[in-house]
Amino acid sequence: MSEAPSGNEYREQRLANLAALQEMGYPSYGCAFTRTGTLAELRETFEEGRAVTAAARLSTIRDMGKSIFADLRDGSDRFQVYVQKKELGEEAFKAFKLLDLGDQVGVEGELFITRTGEPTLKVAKWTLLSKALLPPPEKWHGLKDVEMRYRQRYLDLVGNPEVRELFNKRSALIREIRRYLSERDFIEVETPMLQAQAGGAAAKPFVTHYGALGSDVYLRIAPELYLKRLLVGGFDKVFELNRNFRNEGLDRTHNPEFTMLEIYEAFSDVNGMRELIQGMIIHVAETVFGTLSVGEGDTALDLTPPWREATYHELVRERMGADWFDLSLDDARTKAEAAGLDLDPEWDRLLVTHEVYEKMIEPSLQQPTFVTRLPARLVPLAKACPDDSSLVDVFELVIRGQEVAPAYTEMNDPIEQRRRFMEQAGEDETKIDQDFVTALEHGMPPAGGMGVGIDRLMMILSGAEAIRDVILFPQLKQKG
RNA sequence: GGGCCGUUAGCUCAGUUGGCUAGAGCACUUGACUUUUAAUCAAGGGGUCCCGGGUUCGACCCCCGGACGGCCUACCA
Repeated sequence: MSEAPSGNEYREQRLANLAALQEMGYPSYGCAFTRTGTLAELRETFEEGRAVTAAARLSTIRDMGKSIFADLRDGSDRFQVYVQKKELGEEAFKAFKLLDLGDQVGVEGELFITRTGEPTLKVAKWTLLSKALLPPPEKWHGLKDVEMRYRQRYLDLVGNPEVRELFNKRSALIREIRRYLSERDFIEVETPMLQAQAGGAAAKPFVTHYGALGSDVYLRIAPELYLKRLLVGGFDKVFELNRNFRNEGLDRTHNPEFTMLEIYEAFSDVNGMRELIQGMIIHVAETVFGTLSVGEGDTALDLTPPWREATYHELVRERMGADWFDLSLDDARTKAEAAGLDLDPEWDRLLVTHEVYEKMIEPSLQQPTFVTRLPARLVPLAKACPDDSSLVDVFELVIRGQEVAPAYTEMNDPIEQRRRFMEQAGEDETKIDQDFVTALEHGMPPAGGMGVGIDRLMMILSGAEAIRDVILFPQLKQKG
């Protein structure tokens, strides 16, 4: 959007109006202006005859010759102002007519109620705070063009109040999460985003170069390994709420940078995490969205506790038959393919089962479900179940078919952790974060840990269909 | 990465089996109007029909290539 907007008739006209205003002694870009309050506050505290000031953007103008009605709009509300020639005088009235839709103005005057019952500010004095050289989006339909909504989000916010409302809620959601955690004595910490090794998850990282050290560094894909170092250091209830970066596909539920909440609590475990996440989601649903139900009809979501809990094996058997885990690889493969799955010939028994889970089970879990006891090989940073070393003591919270929060009883045995890393790295020791293993060797307390995808949580609670609708500036291809 | 669809005025959208000067509403300009609220009434201006090439007497429309976007799919601890 860098092309010069010259030749635009609207811009030319507005520049002419600006020049005319300047000639009449009106500065075109004002400075600080003291408001009685936002437009919403003005409406809430309305009192006929009260003298007030207000500042906002002009959103509609109804010019009736010797008097003008106009609507101001800010992020909070809309409020009508009334401008009369005999009240303002010839000069100021004439100058007011040089204002355009989208201009930021400051006004001063008394409140009154019009014949039709509309609370209104009668303007005694006005000042231009900022001249808009380009016109706002269409006043009735708003801005629809999806690409422009994302690329020029400010226009989306100006033209579509419901979009602003959604992002107000996102801000409130993040605030309530922080409140919820700090009330429970968790402290918020910041750990490196530039890492020598991108650990804590399996995803392609973004690589960048650090000139001063002459070495490549990675943007983090997860903060996990640093937060666990803090457990070793004696911080026993920590969380980090910030961006992760993953160099992978872009679709309805993936953005390369996304907001992740990670929480670790020493001397707790996966059960502690379950209590915490259920309480936290209910808290934000109630305080921010005012309800525990989202949407209507077949896809309606009910967050009323307790939430369903089912083991990975139970869910797979439920879907594929009670004998699924007794089948040979070939029989399982045949059955899965018959169910419509496309399987990689390299996959072993466990991966075939996992494909069934990811493609056929997870997407079908609409209501909140804690899926527990996952195969150990899939989760190298979690501790084994006490009664079965092939399974790990974890859950994945799935809502509306999306994984919202994985939680573990964290692995704190350095010898076992090193063995699992080796298994995953295929003996390539350079891929292993040795300092992290060293930290474990200094003794990490038993702990529960959890990650929560904030964008996805926001999608679920707001009913948004696309992650781009809950991220202010989502990633798009560059034009050109 | 693959498939399908879309891109027309500043914005929201019509439209043409390939044919005269490409339309509407909002917005803009001019005029009227001192209680309107999507103000109203009258007149007017405004277009690289996404870009490039091709077919044709003639292309916004058909064909080929490209850009960007959307949906699906693939990838994805």
